[in-house]
Amino acid sequence: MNTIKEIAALAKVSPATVSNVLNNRNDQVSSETREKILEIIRETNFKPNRIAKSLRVNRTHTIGVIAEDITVFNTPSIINGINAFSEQNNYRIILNDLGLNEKMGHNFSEITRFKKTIDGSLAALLSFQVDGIIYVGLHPRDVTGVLPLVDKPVLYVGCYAENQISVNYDDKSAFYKATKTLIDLGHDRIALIAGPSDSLAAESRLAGYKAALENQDMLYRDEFVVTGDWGFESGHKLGKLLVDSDKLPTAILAMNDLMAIGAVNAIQASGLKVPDDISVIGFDNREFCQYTKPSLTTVQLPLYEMGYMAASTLIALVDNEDINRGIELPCDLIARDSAGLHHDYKYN
Amino acid sequence: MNTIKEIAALAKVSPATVSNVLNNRNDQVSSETREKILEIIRETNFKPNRIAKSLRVNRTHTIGVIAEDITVFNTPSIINGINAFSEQNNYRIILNDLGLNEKMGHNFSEITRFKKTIDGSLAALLSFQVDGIIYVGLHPRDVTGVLPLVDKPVLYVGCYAENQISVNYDDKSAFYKATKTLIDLGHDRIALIAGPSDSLAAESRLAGYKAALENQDMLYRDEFVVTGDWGFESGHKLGKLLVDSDKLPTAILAMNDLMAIGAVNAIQASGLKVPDDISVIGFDNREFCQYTKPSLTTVQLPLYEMGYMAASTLIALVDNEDINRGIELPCDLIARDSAGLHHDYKYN
DNA sequence: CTGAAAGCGCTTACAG
DNA sequence: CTGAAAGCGCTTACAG
Repeated sequence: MNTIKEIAALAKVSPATVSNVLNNRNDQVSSETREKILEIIRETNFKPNRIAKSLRVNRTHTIGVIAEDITVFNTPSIINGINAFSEQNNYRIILNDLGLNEKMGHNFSEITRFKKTIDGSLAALLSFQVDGIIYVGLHPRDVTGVLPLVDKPVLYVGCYAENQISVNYDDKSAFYKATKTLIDLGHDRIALIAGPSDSLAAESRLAGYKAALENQDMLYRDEFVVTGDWGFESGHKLGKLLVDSDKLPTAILAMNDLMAIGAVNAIQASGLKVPDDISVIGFDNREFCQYTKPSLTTVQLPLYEMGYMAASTLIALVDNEDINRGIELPCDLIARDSAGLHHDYKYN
Repeated sequence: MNTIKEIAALAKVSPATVSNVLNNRNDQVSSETREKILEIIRETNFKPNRIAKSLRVNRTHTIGVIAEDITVFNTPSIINGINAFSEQNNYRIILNDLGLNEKMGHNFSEITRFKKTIDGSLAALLSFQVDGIIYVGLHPRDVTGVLPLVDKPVLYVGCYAENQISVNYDDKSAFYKATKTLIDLGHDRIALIAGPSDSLAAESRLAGYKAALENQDMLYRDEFVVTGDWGFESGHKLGKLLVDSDKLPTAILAMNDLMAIGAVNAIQASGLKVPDDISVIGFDNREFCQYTKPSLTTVQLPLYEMGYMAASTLIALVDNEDINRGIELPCDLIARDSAGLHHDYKYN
């Protein structure tokens, strides 16, 4: 039994009536015929064809998700959040994975080389009549121009674009929190391993760091801020540099876990201990943070929440409801073993 | 310009002719009218409605993917592979994430509690008229019964079910390879930290271990095989146990990276060195393997390939082509720093 | 409360 | 080579 027509024949009613009970238009059909039809639907295990319905009502209840790279750590949790909202609201996700990380790494300018692929993915999604599109960035940054303008709602998560709606986490307050945590632990020489300054995320995090220092009347010192490239190796190199300098920091804050763990290794290689001699705090709460020695205190990203918020905002947009165009969600600090109280050491 | 009808009107031909050029039925239309129509399509940036086409031809070019948990490490790469095949063959993925890991952890019997949700996900996918379904397991094991029987092609990746088609990696040959690698490095006391024996995967890996020993005329010794629960802590505990025993192993093979890295930590805590005193090899090639000290030699899973193979097999099935019902793909060993030549040490 | 009819945007024999 | 017509499985005013 495959169609409404067949169910209607069995129940000796019209297809319209079957459609009415399927769509819970209870005022349109007597409870008698309603029960009869429901019974037949149960017996025959009939599942209405949503494709046909979609064509008719011009709405597919489908969200197109374009992920820059699903194998990058932040993306699965974001999609998990999108999925949760979708499930609760009877939407489906049509997923397209661009696989950009392997193709271009951190060389984001390369993205123009994939413009044609991306356009193709988008066009395919649109031809499937998705109700809206969520673009999931593999790293917080400006992606203006990667997507052509379309007449369906589009929203960016984990990245942003000029004049576009986006959902992200709040870099500044997260870094404020991390810095404040170190200050509260008694640290007075807090070095920062920053990300490249062309990253707006790095800039916001730096601002959070400065704000926390300032708020505690501590001096911001240029020599305590070094810049890496987000990689493990660069964290290692910069960690060594900080440890070898004449002004040894009491704590190091890194803008991601990879650089943090690189720094931890450098500190340990120099014979110092984490956190006894130097505390370290990372950022991202990558899975490996719990398996390092010591386990890494870090900042947890609200990825699931971002995905959930993205989906709910997109659907609100589809339904022409009012929305907030620039959403920033707060991060939590995860206290583990790499950051502790500052107790004075051999240096002054 | 949104429909074939409108394009037809502009080109002063019938919708049938537009449809013919859209579907490359070149013998059906003169190159003149063909060019004219193509030109108009370009100008108007017309994208045919695939929902309408799907309804008409009773084929959506859509693969339903049910992932037990997209946040578990193996799943994104598998989906990446499914996506790659789909992209090349003009299919789309409708993704449903069950989020089971958080809900049930390793307590797989709990899965029956989610039967209703899973049935719902499947029903929704079917009502969207997917051409076939791929079920992505979060851990290799028997999932017979989680999915009800349906009349669309279904395939299992990263898990298996009775009488069902599945794509997995070859546990036995992978473990044979890992064991053989240690033997070739001169190790003669190779301990094994196994997974629970109710896991078929653990059984196959054990068989590979035994086969490699046997092949080199080495004795299999029960006291060298200990059983963990896949977790970091259990690896730590068992690593300590092995290190504290009177018959110190020269190498430890673990059935996953988490237990391997737990063992490494235990070895180091006891004052021994990896790999100088004891070599360690893991399994899975989790991302953190490159960031541990020493970096972990391990077995790489062919996840992308499994996903690609799953998608291509599923579509072959949809097209009624012959397929292989039980596919096992080989794994590669990734040599890093945790396994080295065995040079005799203080023990005999 | 119920049904006949039109139509969503395509495709596909078929006739010419 | 081209077009008229029917139909995929639904929904929705509308008439009764």
